[in-house]
Formats: sequence, structure tokens, C-alpha cells
Amino acid sequence: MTTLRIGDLATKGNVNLETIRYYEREGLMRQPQRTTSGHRAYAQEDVLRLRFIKRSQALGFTLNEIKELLALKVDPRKPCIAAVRQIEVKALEVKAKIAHLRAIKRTLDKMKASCEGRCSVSECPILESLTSARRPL
Amino acid sequence: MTTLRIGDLATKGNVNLETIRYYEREGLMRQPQRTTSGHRAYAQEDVLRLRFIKRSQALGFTLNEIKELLALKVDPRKPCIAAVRQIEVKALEVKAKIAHLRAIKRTLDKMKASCEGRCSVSECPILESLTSARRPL
DNA sequence: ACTTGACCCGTAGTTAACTACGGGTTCTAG
DNA sequence: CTAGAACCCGTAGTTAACTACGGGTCAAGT
Repeated sequence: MTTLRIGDLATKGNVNLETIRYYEREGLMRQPQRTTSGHRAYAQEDVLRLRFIKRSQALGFTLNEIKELLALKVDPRKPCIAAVRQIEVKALEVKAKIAHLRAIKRTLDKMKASCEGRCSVSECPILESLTSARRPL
Repeated sequence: MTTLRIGDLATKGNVNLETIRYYEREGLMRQPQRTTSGHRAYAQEDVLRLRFIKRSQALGFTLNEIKELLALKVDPRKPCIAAVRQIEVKALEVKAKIAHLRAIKRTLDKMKASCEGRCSVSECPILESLTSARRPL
């Protein structure tokens, strides 16, 4: 029943106060009630919404994508298929990123193995391999 | 022996011409010779340098890190141990990123498995799990 | 000679996601 | 009652890595 000031919400959500104002401008957080003097008065529900945003972000969603996820929740009777799709798409994206990073890792490991650090800069196979782009990653 | 104009270098390096000017400002590309009229005249060597930058970038190095790598090459007699270190550090960074993304992937996969897309938005375990941050990633 | 494309420079805009600033009100504790 | 924290707003700055713009000069082909 008690409302939260923006500073309280920021503390509860472990974010900067300015971040909340920013999310409001971007349409991620809704416009809260205001006190007569104009201060923002948040409901408990808004803590959950902020948490939703932060958790989604931790899973790799951009703020725009999170906005889409939040839009889904507008009508609670709607089926959630769109949310499932978003998760699937994101999972594929993450999979692709992992594959890319693994390729990079393999190359770096090979480079590392190619030199013990005792040759001179002009002969170092590592520095040489950075110049010759045999296989583009 | 023939020199390249900035446009030629851009084509050879497969980058935007403005990118080369940017790299010059940032100290990644050296100041090239100039024609009497002030146009940049690049040597073949500069193609290699540009390639070095691009390949390093593809391996996940930031421009600042690349600047360090390039600085190593100033004295060709120096040992290359610093380059090896940089590679090691980057390999660890990439490893950590992969681990992080894998954790995210597992969570996304679990979420996906938790719902078939036929429930309503208000009941969907996916959307619920985004609100309750049980385990921070 | 003329046109058109390439180049020059400094500066400003782009993206994402904040974060900070400044100057003015309001709330709260002592 | 007053100090100072917390809030208000709009705007500007941050980071990385470009990319674009505008207004002017230069080079190359017909």
C-alpha cells in the first residue's frame, strides 16, 4: 500500500536513480503516480517491473527487446507464444555468439602455442599471424 | 614503390575511407607521406598495418589494445614476450565470456523447456521467471 | 576546358545504455 | 526554523568505434 520514492526504488532495484528516469523516458517503466508536489510515487508492482527489466538484461536482451517482452504483458489473457519465440531467438543468438567466441579462442590458443615469448618482435609468429589474415574469422 | 591514395588503401583493407582517417587520429595508423598538394600517399607497408589492425580486431582486441600491440613492433629487436602475454590475457577474457554466455544459454534453454507457448501471459512461467531473480547470473 | 570523382579538413552525428550537471523545489530531522 | 538530503526537470556528457557532412581543393578523363 505504501508507495516508494524514486530513490527507494533505485535502492531496491540496485540501479542508479537516473536509470529509472531514463527507463521512464524510454517507455520501459511506466509513468508513476505523483505526489501533490510532483514527486514520483511508485507501487510495489514497479519493483517487479524493474526486476524484470534487469533480469532480462542479464540474459542478453536489449532494452528494445525488453520493451517488446513488457508489451506482451499488457493483456494477461493473451497466449504467451510470442514470449517463447523471443526466448528461442535469443537462445540462437547466444549460441551463435558462443560459436564465434570459440573460434576466436581456438585461434588465440594456437597463436599462444606458436611462440614461447623468446623470439624478437620482428620474427614473432604471433605478430606475424596478426598481419596475414589467412582465414577471416 | 608506387604509393596508394587513401581510397585505394580503404579498398584494399575493406574499410571505409573515414575509418583510416579515424585510425590516423587515434594513432593506430601512422601519418603517411603527403603529395605536394597534400593528399595522403601510403606505402605498401601500410596495407599490412591496416590488416594487422583488422585481424586483431576480429580476435576481440579493442583499438587501445591494438595500439599496444603495434607499439611492441617499434623496436624489432625487443623480445616478443609482451605480445604473448596480451594473447594470454585475451584468451582468458574470451574464455570468461564464453562461460558467461553458456550460463545464459542454459537459463534460456530451461525457460524454453518450461513452457509450450500455450498458456496465457499472466501464467506463463517464462515471463514469471523473468520477474523473480532467483539466481543472479 | 570542363566535368566529375577523389581528396582535404574540422566538426558533428550515430548507437546503446546509461550517468552527470545545474539550478531550482520539497521534504525531513534536529 | 533551518540545514541538508532528496527530489524535480531538461540537457549534455560518456564509451567505443566509427560514419557523415559541408565546404573547399585537386586530379583525371573526354
